[in-house]
Amino acid sequence: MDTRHRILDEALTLFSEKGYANVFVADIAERVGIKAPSLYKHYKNKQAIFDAIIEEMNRRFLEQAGTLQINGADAVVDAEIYKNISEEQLITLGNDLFLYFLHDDYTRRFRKMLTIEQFHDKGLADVYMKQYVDDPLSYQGMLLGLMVSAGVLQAENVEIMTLHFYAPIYMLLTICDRDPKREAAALKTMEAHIRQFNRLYARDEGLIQDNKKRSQRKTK
Amino acid sequence: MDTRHRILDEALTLFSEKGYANVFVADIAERVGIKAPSLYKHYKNKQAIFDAIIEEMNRRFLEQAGTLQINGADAVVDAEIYKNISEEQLITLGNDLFLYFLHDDYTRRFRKMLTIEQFHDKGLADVYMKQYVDDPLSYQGMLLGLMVSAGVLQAENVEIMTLHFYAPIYMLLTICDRDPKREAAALKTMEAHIRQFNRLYARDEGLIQDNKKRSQRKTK
DNA sequence: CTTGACAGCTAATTCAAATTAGCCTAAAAT
DNA sequence: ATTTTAGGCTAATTTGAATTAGCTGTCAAG
Repeated sequence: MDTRHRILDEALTLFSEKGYANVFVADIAERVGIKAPSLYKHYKNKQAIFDAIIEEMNRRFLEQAGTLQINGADAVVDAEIYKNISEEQLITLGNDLFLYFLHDDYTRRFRKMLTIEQFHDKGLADVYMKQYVDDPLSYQGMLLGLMVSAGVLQAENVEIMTLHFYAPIYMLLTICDRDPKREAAALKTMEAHIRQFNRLYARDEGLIQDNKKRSQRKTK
Repeated sequence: MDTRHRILDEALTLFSEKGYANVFVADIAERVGIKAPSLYKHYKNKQAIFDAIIEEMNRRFLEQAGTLQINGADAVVDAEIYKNISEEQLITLGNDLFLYFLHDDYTRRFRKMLTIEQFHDKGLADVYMKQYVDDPLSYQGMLLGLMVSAGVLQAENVEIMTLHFYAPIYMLLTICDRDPKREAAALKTMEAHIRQFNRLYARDEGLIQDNKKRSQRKTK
């Protein structure tokens, strides 16, 4: 990794731990192994380093959206996969999502930085919301919708069902970001959450029919 | 309100919007209607203002704990109230909790400030976790536990049931903190969430018995 | 009525951190 | 072989916000 990128990397680490204003350019430089003035050979000023991080973040998010998120082609593929999903697979889905968000190094530092800096700049709050609230809800809403269509899950209100699936994951994530010691407990809770979600929404074969009729009457 | 308190009040507002480091003592002074140096007649320095806010926050939290939170006496009272709770009352419980957190002016600004400043100081992260994660989960866990005992709710794992109840509320709260325009939508979602929670966990009379037996077999 | 504490002000002062100036070396390009 | 450029350094300089000095008016207590 060249110096230019190492600066971004170390700056991101520091910003995510202490926030932009509490990080000195000398701190960043020291971590990179150079002196502060040398940073200015690579970036116009401190703000430019921050901006470059945001740009890089947007680039990665877009790239990720291309592979992970909704698009015509994937929807068809995903539909096949999730139509006949088992409880274990649902747990895997949740776990993978959780662990990706939690452990991917960039993702994690970006998220922590956004959490700290989001109130300075309305734009950052928007990025945060899109990335950690709206996009996951929309993507998982689509998957759960497919499972409902396939008769795997009950025909309850899908928006709320998705909230019931994702909100606990989101909450566990914010817990772990603040206190990594709680990670092991969070993982156990995650699994119990998904099992219970599955029990609630996908009950026994015998009940599915029954519940479907009842909830069709009730919802809307 | 005397100047000393108005300083705290305006400082809290500013810190909650922009974070400690991005607020100048001159900003605080201006809002109070005095000049920066005059602040020093009331507080030793900027940090002392921040500390006084935290102290005030802790005082209020303790006070609130005394009235709202678990204690032997209340548990008995609450048990009576929640034993025969209806869906509408459950919605009211959720709504009240949500609206209190959302609209109480101190609570809201404290929460936003903690969100921004929590990574500077491990102590603040702890306060945040206690106030917005652990205490609500513990209190609501108790209430839901009572409802399970009373046969109002199914005998599912109460810890997870509580997560299913509170995590969506927590998530909607963080949405509204970041973008108040989404408040109306969040309130609707809140209500739909609780109705669906109720449908899931407290099904029809006829089913309660049935599900109870089944889940006793399943859970641990 | 005068004294002193209180709470405000303007005008310094301080200080830390960002940034610029200007020099040096190595290696890439011509 | 020389010139240029990239990227590093040390030693200023600038900047901007926090804080201190020291003056002033008001009002309550003695």
